[in-house]
Amino acid sequence: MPKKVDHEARRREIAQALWRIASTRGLDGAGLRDVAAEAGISLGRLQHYFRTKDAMLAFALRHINALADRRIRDRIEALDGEPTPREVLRTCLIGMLPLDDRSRTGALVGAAYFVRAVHDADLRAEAKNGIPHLRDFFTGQLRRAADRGELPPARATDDEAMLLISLADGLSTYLLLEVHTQEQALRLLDLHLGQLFEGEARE
Amino acid sequence: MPKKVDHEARRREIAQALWRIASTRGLDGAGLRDVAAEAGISLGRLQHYFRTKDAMLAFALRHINALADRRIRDRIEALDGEPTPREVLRTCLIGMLPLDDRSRTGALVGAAYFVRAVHDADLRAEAKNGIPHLRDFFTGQLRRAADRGELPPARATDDEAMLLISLADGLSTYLLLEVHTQEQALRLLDLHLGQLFEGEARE
DNA sequence: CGTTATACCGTACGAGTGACTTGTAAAAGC
DNA sequence: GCTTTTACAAGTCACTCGTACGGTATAACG
Repeated sequence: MPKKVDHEARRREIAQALWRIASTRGLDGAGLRDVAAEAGISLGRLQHYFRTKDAMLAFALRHINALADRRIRDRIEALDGEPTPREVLRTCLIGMLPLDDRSRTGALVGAAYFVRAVHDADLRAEAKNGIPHLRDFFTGQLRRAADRGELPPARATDDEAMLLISLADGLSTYLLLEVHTQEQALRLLDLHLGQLFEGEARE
Repeated sequence: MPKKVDHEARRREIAQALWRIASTRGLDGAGLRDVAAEAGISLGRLQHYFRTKDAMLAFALRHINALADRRIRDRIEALDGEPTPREVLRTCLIGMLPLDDRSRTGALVGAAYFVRAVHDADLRAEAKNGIPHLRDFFTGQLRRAADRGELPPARATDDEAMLLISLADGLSTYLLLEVHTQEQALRLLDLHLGQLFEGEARE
């Protein structure tokens, strides 16, 4: 057989080309020829690594989610010393917002997939399967905060966690639409966090 | 000239056909021929009322926004007696969520436009031009609540209003993705409203 | 050596796209 | 009653789409 090729690496390169297009022209504006051209390869080569467009789309979605996950994880681990639960939550939420080029591209691609997911059960399952895990992580941080006396125990609930996640999603939407500036989005996030964590000693 | 035709009415019929397709297959899955077939008319007739696809899309967006606006307005006016600001806000926020067929269709169509708006400056301007007005209405209700002693005056701000709107948007997204059930979404909304309006007599 | 599986490239197909043009019927205005 | 304008239908245009397929070069394996 000819030169040994790292299929996974090739696929990642193609996925990145797809993101570049999807984040500027949308997913439906990303034809196979466009992706191939953006990746600097031939259409035939692209088809060699992804037999169908759906396969390419599915791979690219899973990969970009994994990257976002890793990015946020890194930021949390980069926090100095022993971060408070509130700091961890804030870092995580900010990581979910489209504030720099990478996360903005991720959010744009995510938005493009979102519309497809609404009508596609498989994609919908893929898109939402990480949410419960994220919610549990948030709830855990809230509990930790309650244990440290930084949060009323009655507020360390799954509902409060989902409220935070839902808010981050809404803020992301309005950031992409340029309804909010980055400063506004951060201010709104901190406003909610402030209300959540206020009244520490009550109850 | 032949029979006098109500152009506006024809356009509304076509727009409704577009929504039906966009809410099930997405906006990019709505070709002119599909819309014409769904509306039960010929392609030629559709093109007689909308010279370009963009014109059709723009009309349909403006129209569905107007319908949603009217729907929420009606619900607020249907409240018994003199509703409290909190009741008005809650009614308005619930009206923004995809909880019944009509509002779900509206949200699906809105989501389809959202992806386009991210990449299209004109559409983006159209999509976000109603937000400041909505925010002002919300802020006004918050001020009214503060005057009535139902809300700490420090919380009657534009930021709190935008927080509510952003949250409604996030909840809508997760409702469409079926991450939240309707009950969960309402519970989360009331949770946030509860936190906002609590501690009425302070300050 | 030859065989064979792999890694491509180029091209072509059939279906579908939006925009445009032509054709036709009908009714309002002079 | 003839003209003109409107309301459609049907067909055509050039183009893009995802997919399929034939061909060729390469290098590991027997």
